[in-house]
Amino acid sequence: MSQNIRVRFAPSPTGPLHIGGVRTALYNYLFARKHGGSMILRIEDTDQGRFVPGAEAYIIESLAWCGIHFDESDAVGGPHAPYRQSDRKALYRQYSDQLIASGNAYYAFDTPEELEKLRKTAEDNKQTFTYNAESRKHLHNSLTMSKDEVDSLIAAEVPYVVRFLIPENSEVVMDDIIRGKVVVKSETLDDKVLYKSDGMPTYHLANIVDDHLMEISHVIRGEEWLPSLPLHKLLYQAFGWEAPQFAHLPLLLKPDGNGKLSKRDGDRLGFPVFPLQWNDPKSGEVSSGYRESGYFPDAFVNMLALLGWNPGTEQELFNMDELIAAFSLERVGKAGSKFDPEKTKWFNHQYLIRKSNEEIAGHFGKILSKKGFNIDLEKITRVVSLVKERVNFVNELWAESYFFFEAPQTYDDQVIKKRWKDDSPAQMQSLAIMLASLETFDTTAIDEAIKSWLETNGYGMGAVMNAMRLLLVGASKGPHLADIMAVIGKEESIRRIAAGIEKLKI
RNA sequence: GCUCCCUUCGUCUAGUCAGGCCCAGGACGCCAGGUUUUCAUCCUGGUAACAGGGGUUCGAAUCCCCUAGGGAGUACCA
Repeated sequence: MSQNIRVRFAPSPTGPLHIGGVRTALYNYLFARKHGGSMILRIEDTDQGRFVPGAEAYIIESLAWCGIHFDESDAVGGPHAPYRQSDRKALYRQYSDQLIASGNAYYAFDTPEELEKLRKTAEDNKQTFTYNAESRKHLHNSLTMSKDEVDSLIAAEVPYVVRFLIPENSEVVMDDIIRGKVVVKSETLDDKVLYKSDGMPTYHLANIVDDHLMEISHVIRGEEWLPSLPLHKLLYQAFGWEAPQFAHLPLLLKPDGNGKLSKRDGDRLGFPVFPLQWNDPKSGEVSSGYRESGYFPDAFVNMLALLGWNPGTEQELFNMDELIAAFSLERVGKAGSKFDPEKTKWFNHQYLIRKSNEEIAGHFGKILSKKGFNIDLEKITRVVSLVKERVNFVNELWAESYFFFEAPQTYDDQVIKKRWKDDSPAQMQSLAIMLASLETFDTTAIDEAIKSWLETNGYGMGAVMNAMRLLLVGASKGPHLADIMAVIGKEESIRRIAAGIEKLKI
């Protein structure tokens, strides 16, 4: 692999990119970076009927969020511009003509309605209609008509398509980096349309022409394309071009049952299937995204990278540079992977606890502001340091730390029953008086003071601390009590104790 | 239906190319115990798999064959 490595990610802007597509882009990116090659973004919008406004921008934004950037694309330009197939429309015609001239393709005048009817009839007889070596002999095409007939139909502007002529009785031998050698008999293939009656090429033609023109060295794409590989291979042969190397990635499967992960699965099962939230311009439907759900892009990317690929070591946490260094197509598995939302949360947790308290505090501060709290970063940072190990997401921080910012409004009934005894009010009263006398109010000072106070009075640590926790937090949870008190301060601590004693009387 | 691809714990996977180091290792989840003033974290332990059947071999998760199951494709969509 010493030649120039050039890979492309070639999405169709027909909707949002789901995580399977993101993974394909990621593997392309890792492969390109690993080998010092180029990553190209090509927009495959040859289907005029399926264009969805905003989809292209969504794809680019999603990938940028993941840290995947392109060396050549419509936005950044490049030596093979344009990078959008609709902008390259004029280019494909000559290649279609070339194939007709060389006898590798032919004109077909069958209307969609006629073909639909043939398919129906075949289906009724439990068969499948295919446009192939057998059936093309009886259909309306330049193989069955005289040259004059064909010319006059074209002159009369009768709509037609160009179909690829699959060679008879030959074997197509392909080599896939992930799957190895694959052999298919040509008679099982059908004469695919290369050029549509609307003047646009189909995916098959455009893809081969562009990959060749853009000097793509490796085509890394989803397994759903594997059945098209024989056609693509034949197309390269017909043009007399050297084909790139292929790698067909295993599919991402739904967590429950079988089948490939689809857009619908996410909201059905309660996890995002899209990197970013997507608001469908046509249906108005909103699909959740990883970004909006609170996932860190690096955690998301890490999770995705390990879904179908593994380094062969026991390392699980990789930043982008480490992924690039470790990645290889040879270590991509062959079988589809069921997506596991639980492990994805675990990845986010790992990233969250490894990020600095300051960084997390910055994110959490925004949530606090929205709730109307104006807290200085230093305090938030301290709170974060005390609770971040308890959560998977920044947006879960509030539930674990609200008591640092506001006094409890309710007190957990279960805890009251268990921890609030007859002598608790008096004990708490006395404890509050002791705390009020402290000059230094930091964790160590508080701990020491309480310890000696307990000893002097002969109280048990468990009973006292749990009752106090009830007053300060309102529930049986949270970090070390002295830490909480140190953060909220002496006055607030004493105030909460007094208020709690009052409220629990009733 | 036809073509192609795939098959190790519930899930992600190591091991398969170069058969013995694997009565199968790691991670997530789950369960139990420990630490702890609470909850959580954390620590320790446990649970659980070579799809089935034939062969080849002294020896097979690994090689060969068959069966079963799953998936993808089968458009003037990509």
